[in-house]
Amino acid sequence: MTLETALRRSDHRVTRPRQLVWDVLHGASAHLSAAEIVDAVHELDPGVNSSSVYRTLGLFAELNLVRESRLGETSTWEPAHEDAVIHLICSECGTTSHHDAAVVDTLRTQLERSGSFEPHSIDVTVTGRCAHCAANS
Amino acid sequence: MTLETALRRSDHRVTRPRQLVWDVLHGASAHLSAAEIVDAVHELDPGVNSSSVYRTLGLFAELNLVRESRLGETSTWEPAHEDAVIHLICSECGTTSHHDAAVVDTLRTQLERSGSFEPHSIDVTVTGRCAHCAANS
DNA sequence: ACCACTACTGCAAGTCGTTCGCAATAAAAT
DNA sequence: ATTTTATTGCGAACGACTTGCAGTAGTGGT
Repeated sequence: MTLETALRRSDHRVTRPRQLVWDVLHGASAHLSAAEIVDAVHELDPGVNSSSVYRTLGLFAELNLVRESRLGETSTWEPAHEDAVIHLICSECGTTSHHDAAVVDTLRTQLERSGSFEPHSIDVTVTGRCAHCAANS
Repeated sequence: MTLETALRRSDHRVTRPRQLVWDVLHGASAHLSAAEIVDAVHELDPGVNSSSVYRTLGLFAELNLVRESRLGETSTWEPAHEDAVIHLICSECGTTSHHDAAVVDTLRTQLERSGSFEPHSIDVTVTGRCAHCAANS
């Protein structure tokens, strides 16, 4: 889906800050912190104010265009994705990566069957050491 | 383990703020936010400064006496526990509860075998609706 | 029980990331 | 083009947490 259709559908205007934030998020390989997004946007256009970036992230989150994860020290943002996903955070180099795992679905089913809790979103965060850092030590 | 032995062992002093924070954490049923801990401590002794509470939480975390979880909007604190545990956050009433599940161990084993990531801590957060709120609606 | 040492505290000021109010600007409907 | 009003940039405000510092109070030695 393009940004334009997503915004138009929800009766919002397509503006420069919103386009830039969208581009930055989709151009990034990893999760980005708010500060990183602000910096990246400023590299494309220093004239965009950081409060607009914050407002944009808030709007995108409301529209489910992005996903905010409060994982490590700071919260990070990434384009929305439906899939059950496990976040792997390397405590040495700080990068966050994804990992698919059926475990998440298993857990969801277990909880649903148990009747004690109706699961909505499931977030699995693993801290540890990535293969890259493990190799360089 | 008592607070006293834990502190003495690591060459720290047993002081009033530390005792009160410890008491509050162990007296609480749920996870507490920093602000809630400050309030609870103030109820026991209004003279304790909030910066001492923050310093104490930091120290306890270093000594692995407490565990900080960055789950929902704010980070919460609870006495340290070894067990693999799943956090269930009810988005209606806001309470956080624990849920044991073998899934966590399964995941750990899977990751270890895969060789792509050395897991350290695993955090599973489920948002949804608790049985209590589901019943009252 | 007292003293000496210094870790720890309370206080107030400072920092940092994020939000807010408002006048100016620029999407988009007519 | 013109009008409407959502959105912006700006700066001030905010809240949570941290820090520097002088005074206080644990703790180990006597």
